[in-house]
Amino acid sequence: MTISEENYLKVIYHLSNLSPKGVNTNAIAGMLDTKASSVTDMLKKLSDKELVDYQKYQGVFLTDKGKLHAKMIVRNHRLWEVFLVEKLGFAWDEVHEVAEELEHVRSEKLINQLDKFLNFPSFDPHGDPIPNAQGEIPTIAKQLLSEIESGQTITCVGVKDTSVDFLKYLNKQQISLGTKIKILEKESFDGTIKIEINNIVLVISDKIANNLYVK
Amino acid sequence: MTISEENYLKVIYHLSNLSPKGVNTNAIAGMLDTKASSVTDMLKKLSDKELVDYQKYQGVFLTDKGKLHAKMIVRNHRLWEVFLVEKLGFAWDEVHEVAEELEHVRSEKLINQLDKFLNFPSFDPHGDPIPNAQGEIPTIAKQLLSEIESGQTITCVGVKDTSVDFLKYLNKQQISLGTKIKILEKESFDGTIKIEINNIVLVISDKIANNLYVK
DNA sequence: TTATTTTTTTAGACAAAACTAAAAAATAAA
DNA sequence: TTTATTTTTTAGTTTTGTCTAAAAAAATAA
Repeated sequence: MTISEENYLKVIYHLSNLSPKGVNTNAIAGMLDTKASSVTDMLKKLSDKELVDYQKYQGVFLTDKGKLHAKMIVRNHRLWEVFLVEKLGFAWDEVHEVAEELEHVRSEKLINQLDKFLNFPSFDPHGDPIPNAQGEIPTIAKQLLSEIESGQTITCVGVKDTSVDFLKYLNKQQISLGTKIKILEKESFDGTIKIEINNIVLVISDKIANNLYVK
Repeated sequence: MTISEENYLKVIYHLSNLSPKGVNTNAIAGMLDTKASSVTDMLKKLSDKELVDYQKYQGVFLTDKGKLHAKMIVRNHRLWEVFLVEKLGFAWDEVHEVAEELEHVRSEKLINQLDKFLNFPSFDPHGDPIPNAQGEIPTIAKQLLSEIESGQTITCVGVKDTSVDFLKYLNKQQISLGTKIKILEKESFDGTIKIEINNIVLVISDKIANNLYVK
């Protein structure tokens, strides 16, 4: 299994979680910053290895084997992210790129010992669940901040958008995992929400509210 | 810089420490388990990038730039080995293969934070020196066990041969870094040496004595 | 339903890093 | 010093993953 093949599996895995239909060639190309023709080539290869079910023009599905492999890469990625933040003092907006490389280091013992060293964490620094060694994924009841009624006080448990720009915005507003947020007022006209954090009142846009998971 | 290029630099670095002359094509091919013709191709590429001085049939030398890069890869490799042993509970005969992959993860911050996390170690689990962020290499006065006179008591500080077989042999004899060894008797005929470790007397061959560093 | 646009696939090409086989240079032996 | 051997290089392929350009299929619009 090459790094390139692993990256395709991972992207197909993430995209197939968004919709139950087959994953489009173009969508994969967009995520991997490559051309549709390259994707077609790779889908044939992954299909030969029985990692995906692929029929031309019909989109692609992961097989059980492909899905398990994809989950193991996600597991590696998220465990390394925890390591970088908890042990090496990285900020949550600095870990993704490095974890993209670390996730491809092939050693069962390495990843399982790392898991143990980190005390078997269930969630990564962005609140995303970490598959265990069997590929089982912990669940958590969470909602988007935009779905919460005003008057309630909730806790930030994750981010939907994990881009550096969004994470840096949250840093600036002192919002991180565990931050308590009180919903003061929702403006129905444009979806902005007035909230209170650590006795500071601020107004956030609908875009922000649609990318913050709370509980 | 590709992983393949880095592996060539590393091998040239190690081989050029063995002799001051240019490194042979065949020697590189042997270390990388590849063919001489492949090595010639790569030397041209590394030469174009000014990482090595190469004139055909004359062997190859690292440039200052190439040498610094090689040292950084060795630094990565040895720091990861320390991490695997100290933090993840790997044995010293289990770390090499995994470190071969980890050494190529590209992030200055990662490696410098790892260095700090490990308390800036000077030597790896086999007693080899770890270059610092500037490429400076700590030195230690050490001799091969075969060079020590009988009657002396010394301490094991490193291994010359880091193969799994040799390390497992040492495990069996309860020899590790820090082990105190008393030289009881040297047999000049075949080079075997009678030693005492933790009140246990054993005889080791000249091959063993020529691969153990002591102080 | 036919025409147009978008998506996907095919065909052919390229760069990286390896290979094999043969030629050339360097080294060792007679 | 000539011959033989070893080492190194060259020339030409192969594989992997990518690309462009063109063809085919599917989706959308008229």
